[in-house]
Amino acid sequence: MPRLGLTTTSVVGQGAELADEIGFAHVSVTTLARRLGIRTASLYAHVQGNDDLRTRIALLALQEMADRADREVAGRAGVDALMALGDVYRGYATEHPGRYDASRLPMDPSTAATSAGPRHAALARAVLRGYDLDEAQQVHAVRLLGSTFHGFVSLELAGGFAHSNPPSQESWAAILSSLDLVLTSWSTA
Amino acid sequence: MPRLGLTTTSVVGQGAELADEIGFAHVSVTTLARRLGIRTASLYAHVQGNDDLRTRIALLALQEMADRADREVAGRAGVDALMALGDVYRGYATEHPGRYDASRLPMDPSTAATSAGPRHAALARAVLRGYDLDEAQQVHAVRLLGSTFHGFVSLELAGGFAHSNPPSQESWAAILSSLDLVLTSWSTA
DNA sequence: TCACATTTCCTAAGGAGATTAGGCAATAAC
DNA sequence: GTTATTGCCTAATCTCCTTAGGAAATGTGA
Repeated sequence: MPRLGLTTTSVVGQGAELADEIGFAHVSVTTLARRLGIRTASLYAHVQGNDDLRTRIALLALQEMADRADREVAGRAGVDALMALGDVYRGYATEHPGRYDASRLPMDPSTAATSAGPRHAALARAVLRGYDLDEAQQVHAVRLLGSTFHGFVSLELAGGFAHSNPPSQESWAAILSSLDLVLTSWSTA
Repeated sequence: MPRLGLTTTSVVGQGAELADEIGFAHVSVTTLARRLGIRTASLYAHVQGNDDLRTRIALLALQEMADRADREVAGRAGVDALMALGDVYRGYATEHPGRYDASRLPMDPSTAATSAGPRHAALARAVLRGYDLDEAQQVHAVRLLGSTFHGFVSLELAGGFAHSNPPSQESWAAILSSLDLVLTSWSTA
């Protein structure tokens, strides 16, 4: 019996690919083992179980998104940075729908604290540096960005805008412009 | 053995209550049967199975939200109607977190078409009547409302804003005002 | 009131997924 | 080349989902 040389990293990576192919909801130790051509029990050498596997995929997705956002937001400011950040989330969700779903998995606080979650919050605050907001408004603005980005992307991913005109890209552009308008008006208020 | 006189309606209603108590993710024929004090197999006389049960809970939640929104939006216009609609979704999610989660369950198109989903779209368009938008902008605006409401509510429900100051209520008020500002600016553009 | 049809909930059984325990063979170390 | 490690295996248990068929409670007609 030939060995595949699996590691926790490679197993989680294959799990992420599987999520993009069949949907995160259908990812489990059984479906992943089937895809890898090994027995379900063999996976327990690399992950602690079903929950551990799914949590690790979620952590991977959060990290990949944060990495991408770091690259895209760097060197941009104001509305350019805002659009870049939004496009990262939307683009990642389009390219990796299963991974994006995974990233929304609720985690216990200790796990969430060690995830890339705080990096995302920092990214949002970095974008807001281009707008002149005081401390109190900044928290609201971070929440506004999170709500709007996540709301649009998850509705689009769930097919809420499918098969209806105009294409969702136009709505996305309109929404990004609206966010810019709101943030600009807050700074002058 | 005493009979409980269960019906499909009562079973689904109890399922919705159970969802609010233990989370929609944990609702199944087994957990519901345990709560009702009957055997799992007995539920199959009232629902077709696990998926059918969960779908029916989702349909119930969509309908309850639409009913509530109808009542609250009636007789209001402009920013009052906008806030009323938003508060319906947020309030329903707070009171019935399990049901709200259920309402986000992806359904096949034929089921979705017979759900209260279209009523929600009509409600959003009704609110937008208070703003002077042309046809093309109206679609974008419907999507903006859906994205923002759902995005904020689901982040709040997932605990994204928990334990951080200022309280999420303040952010919610700020976001509703921002929506009003955006819609007003679109109508004058 | 009584026979009978219907309905409600039951027991029994099979199948699939999650998990643990322990074995054997392929790799790595010396 | 012998030995230790480790990767993947089989086997077994538990829980959940689902179907099939039975028994008792309810409703219906005389």
